[in-house]
Amino acid sequence: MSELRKLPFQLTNTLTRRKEEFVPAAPPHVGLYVCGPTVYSDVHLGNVRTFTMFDLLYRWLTHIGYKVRYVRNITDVGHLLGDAADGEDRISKGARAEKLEPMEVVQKYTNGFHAVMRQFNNLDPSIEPTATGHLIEQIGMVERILKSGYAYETNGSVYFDVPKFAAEQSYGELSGRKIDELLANTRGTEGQAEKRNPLDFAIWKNAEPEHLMKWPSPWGIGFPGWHLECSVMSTKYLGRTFDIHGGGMDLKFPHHECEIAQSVAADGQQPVRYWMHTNMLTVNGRKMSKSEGNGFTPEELVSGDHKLLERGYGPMTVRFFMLQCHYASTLDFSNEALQAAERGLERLMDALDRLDASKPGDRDDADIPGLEQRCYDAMNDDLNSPVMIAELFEAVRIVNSVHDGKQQLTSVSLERLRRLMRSMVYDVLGILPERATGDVDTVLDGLVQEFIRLRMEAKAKRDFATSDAIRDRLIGLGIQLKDTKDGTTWERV
RNA sequence: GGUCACGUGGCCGAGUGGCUAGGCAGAGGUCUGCAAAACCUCGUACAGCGGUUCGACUCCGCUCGUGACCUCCA
Repeated sequence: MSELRKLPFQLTNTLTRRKEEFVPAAPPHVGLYVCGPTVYSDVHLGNVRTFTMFDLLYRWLTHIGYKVRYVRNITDVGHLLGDAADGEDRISKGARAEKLEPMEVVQKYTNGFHAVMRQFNNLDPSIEPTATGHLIEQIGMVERILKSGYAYETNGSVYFDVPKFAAEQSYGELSGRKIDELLANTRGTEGQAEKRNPLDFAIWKNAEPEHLMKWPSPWGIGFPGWHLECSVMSTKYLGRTFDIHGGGMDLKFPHHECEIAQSVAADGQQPVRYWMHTNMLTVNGRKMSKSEGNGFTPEELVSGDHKLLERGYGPMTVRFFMLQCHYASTLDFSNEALQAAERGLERLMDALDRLDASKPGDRDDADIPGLEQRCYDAMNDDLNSPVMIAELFEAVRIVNSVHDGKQQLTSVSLERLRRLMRSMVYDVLGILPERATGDVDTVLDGLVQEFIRLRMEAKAKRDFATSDAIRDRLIGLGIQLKDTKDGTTWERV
């Protein structure tokens, strides 16, 4: 679009550990793959953070003119549990516990996941493939890996031969692991007798009779291994080498490392051009995780019904809070921080409303093009939303000064500022106005206006007892009056 | 134990070899009949100890602290 948007977008590639200029393989098209959730339980806030950060990436790439195909999978075959010998995966375990069909478990939590994504205003991906929908392709990939010689079959299971692969190709580059250290450092091999080496991982697993989710394959009845689905689905929809692959930091090893190995073994090429990893959400300095039990669900966050929460917070407050932190930093969750975000967001949204009511002047007291440039620079610099938001608060100050009549902007600048703020807040950050100002009841507005008139009359008679009583009673009903030079406005609080 | 990060003012969080991040909270002021809102001003913060440098919060080393990964997790 404008010349601003042609600025190079810099992205930290976690494969090279450097900030690099992002150049898609086939502009203007961009292929983006993000590891989605395993749908065997409710999503927690850490997941929401990761997906919100990739939503920001998706929105930004789209905003600067790329045509993005955004693929985010649903893992509906559970990854194997730690003890591979029991042959039971997470989905099956969830099904057993709740006495449900496995696909019923999958459907339930997929629905929940979608509801949460909508609640936090994350855009839908272009394709949301499921592992169970790609069994044939997964079997095909296992066959290709076997053919290349980097896998072996034992008792109906197929394992990836990590030491052999590491000896002939490179392994561990993404996560910075060295094969010798890994070999020296592996834990007990109890229950892993089928593997030649503890580092080997299953790409196809033989299913025990009691295992619920299983499919026929050339190696017998079984189910696909942990890491295969992402390799298969990214290849299918984005090609053997695609632009950006993302996920949480905790997936770097072994998941993403294994994906690279699988793709190289099966198809002979590096699958991903830019790797991007988001950092963890912490609570009181500790990683929010399922096993720690310190995670709350989005539902609990909104309702405030959790021992760590003083009260509930709106989804947009939470989204804004997350966006005020760079994706590669850990973000610590606390009531105090959330409340600060809430107030800040309120001020930002107030300014956005106020901008619509601002009257143009005949000179420019503020440099709007400069502000716009800094917003684009910030976002182009590795998606630096915290700095972009800081610029937005500079815009808030300008808007309020103009509103107070202390500064002026011409109609051209006012319009440019309005476009900038709207596109940054609504389109790029994906913030929705939490209170629906658009559909305020006209009857309610009429009533409040009537009270405002009564209060003005009282004030004109210097009957402040009456005027204050009107104001205070309205506050009691959740309606805040604000006196300005141009009259009184109101809003819900 | 191995590998890798991080440690910024009351809180959350950017950033940088020398130039104000920003938000929230707090203090003072302007406006107002009062209040709310808004605007202006204010905190000389970068874990500790050394080193490099004209100059380091920013580079290097060590120490302390915290965390992540090494096993399922975004």
